Amino acid sequence: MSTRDAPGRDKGRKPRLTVKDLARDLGMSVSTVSRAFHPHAIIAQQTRDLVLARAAEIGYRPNPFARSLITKRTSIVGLVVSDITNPFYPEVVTRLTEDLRAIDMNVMLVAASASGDIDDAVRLLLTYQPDMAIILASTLSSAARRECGETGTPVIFFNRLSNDGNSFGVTCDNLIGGAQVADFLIDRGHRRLAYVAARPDASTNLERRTGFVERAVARGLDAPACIEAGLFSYEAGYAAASAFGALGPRPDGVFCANDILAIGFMDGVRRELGLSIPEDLSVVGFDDIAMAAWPSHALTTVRQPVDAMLKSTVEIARKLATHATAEPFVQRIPPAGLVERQTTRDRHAP
Amino acid sequence: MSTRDAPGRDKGRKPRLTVKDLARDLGMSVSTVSRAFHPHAIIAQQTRDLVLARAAEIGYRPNPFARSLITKRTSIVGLVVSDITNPFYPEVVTRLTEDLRAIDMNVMLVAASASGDIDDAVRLLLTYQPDMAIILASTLSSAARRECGETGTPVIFFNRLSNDGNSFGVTCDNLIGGAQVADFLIDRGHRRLAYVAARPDASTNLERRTGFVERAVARGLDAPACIEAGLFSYEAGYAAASAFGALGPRPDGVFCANDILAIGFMDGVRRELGLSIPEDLSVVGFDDIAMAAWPSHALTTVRQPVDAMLKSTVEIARKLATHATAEPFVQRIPPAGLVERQTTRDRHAP
DNA sequence: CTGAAAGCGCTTACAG
DNA sequence: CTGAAAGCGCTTACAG
Repeated sequence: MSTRDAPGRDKGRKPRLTVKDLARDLGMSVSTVSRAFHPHAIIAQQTRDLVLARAAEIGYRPNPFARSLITKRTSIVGLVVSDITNPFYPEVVTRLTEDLRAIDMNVMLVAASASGDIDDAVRLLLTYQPDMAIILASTLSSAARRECGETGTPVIFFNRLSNDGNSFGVTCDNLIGGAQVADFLIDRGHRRLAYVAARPDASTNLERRTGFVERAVARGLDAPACIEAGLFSYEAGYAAASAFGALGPRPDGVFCANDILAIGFMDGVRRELGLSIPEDLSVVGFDDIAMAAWPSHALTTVRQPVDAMLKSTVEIARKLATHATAEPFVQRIPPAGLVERQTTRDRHAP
Repeated sequence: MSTRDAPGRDKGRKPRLTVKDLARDLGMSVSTVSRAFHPHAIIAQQTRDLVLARAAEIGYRPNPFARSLITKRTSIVGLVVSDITNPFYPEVVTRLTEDLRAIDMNVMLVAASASGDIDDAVRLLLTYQPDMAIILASTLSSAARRECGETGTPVIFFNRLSNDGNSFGVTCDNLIGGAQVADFLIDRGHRRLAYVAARPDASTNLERRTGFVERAVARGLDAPACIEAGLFSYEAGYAAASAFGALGPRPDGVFCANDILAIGFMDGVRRELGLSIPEDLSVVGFDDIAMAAWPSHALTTVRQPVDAMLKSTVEIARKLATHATAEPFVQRIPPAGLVERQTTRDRHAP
């Protein structure tokens, strides 16, 4: 209705307001105006209020690029995700973004799809001088790691163990998780176990496997058979079903490296082998993504302590943002429990 | 093995190399060095090669912030996603990120989870002065839209119709898609149709509905019943099943606003109502996300022309990046076909 | 084709 | 507590 603003007029970018504009408007110096935007700067409360009020009115906000040129801080945290088709990560990315924004950090996401371009992704990210990088679900090549080291960019691995001493890590205790699955299955009368493995270079995969296998052996079972699916994906799980079908005496309890792999595996087992779950075999996953609870899957699984992991990650980020230097550490958080659904059953004689 | 670099020494951020450093190193002026990094700048080829080679050696890269201070361009495109739990979007985000990087644009992702904070997300984004914003799956409030207008930030709506004349839009032709579903079901003998609606303010939802309903009526059927699920989500679909159960004569053909809604609806129908699909009713979705093809769902659905939509979006972005001004337009691309799977069947008398 | 100089928008010692 | 001035790392007319 209003004819006050004529949208579309003057297509180019309007020149943005600067400190100078605001300073002139208020009859103050740029120094004073600038100080109003810094919580720790020394300035009369009254002056600050005046400046901030007027800034809000005319829509001035400091240019973060000009600011970071001087402060050497960008307030950007780079998020590197390589496996975004695993539903576990969209959830994490969303929540991490929100939580980081709450501590005044802004997320720049680089999504690396193939394993090949993750180095490119990291290099691009470093160009923007993020204050820190958070790596989700992907091992960093030593080259990329070195570049982070050279630029002095702190790195936090989320859900992945870092194998150097220079990065932070926040991860579920996957050894415990694997052992819990073994106990769960054995307590319910399973005697022939198997593990469907994902990325062979992923610490999550390796630790879940080790925890599972060692506990099974410790409790007197044969070492579980291992099927190498190769990836954390539905397709890899589906394909693993054939290899499972070719196994000697059929295992009665299968632990898959994560949920999405388990869901693919179950579809493959049902469709390609014509078997029933849990009648013919039990299947357990890891993560407890939302999908695992859907009646169509009803997957028994180990719940990741996502809340605690996020909290810890954001806490590290906060520390890194304030004190420039901190001693790297790795934090392992126990799983949040094993959720029993319909893909497992008790196999003790009735 | 090597002892050359001592990682961990000197924890703070190392001072980054600047043009000055490189210029001194090469015995040239900063102007010349700077020009070497601009493809269109006038500089001797030999000089350029020299500079770039040396830069690569010592690891110099221009500081994009300092650069954008002058050029007024950031090479950042802001991606606003509100519905990242819909698996359709992670795929799109990944591919968009890659394609945009191929034209030298860098993606800054802001994920808005609740509908409330999308304005905050946009405001934050604008602080970083993106060269443009791409909005996925969410209506922008008029306030946010105005801010984009004020800062002169071009906006591209992906998979959503913009309702002003100032933004670009790339969308599937959802009217055609809806009509195709009606034809498909009617051709296979369905006589009582229903539509499960999602967000009432989403153009995708509205157009799919209109296309579906109008075609059904045009072909002589009663107007399809509409169930308001309210959101594009599994949970909304699941909940809609109860409303469906309360419907008068039970519809035999149901079109859900998208795949994830359809999958939730089917789980609800099976579990809460004890009905079978496709025996008791047929269900059709929209999107053709990867999950729709899984045997556990085997959903008949309309395939979005994602390739064409991405191509078109990136082309717009490319134009915006080069010519500052362009006349906004909306592009509608026909669906990429209806994929028949196991959730529909022919209901003509045998 | 190259260099000296001004300036992008901000912050921060340094005086007052 | 406030202001004038220098400078962050770059680009780009302007001379030569």
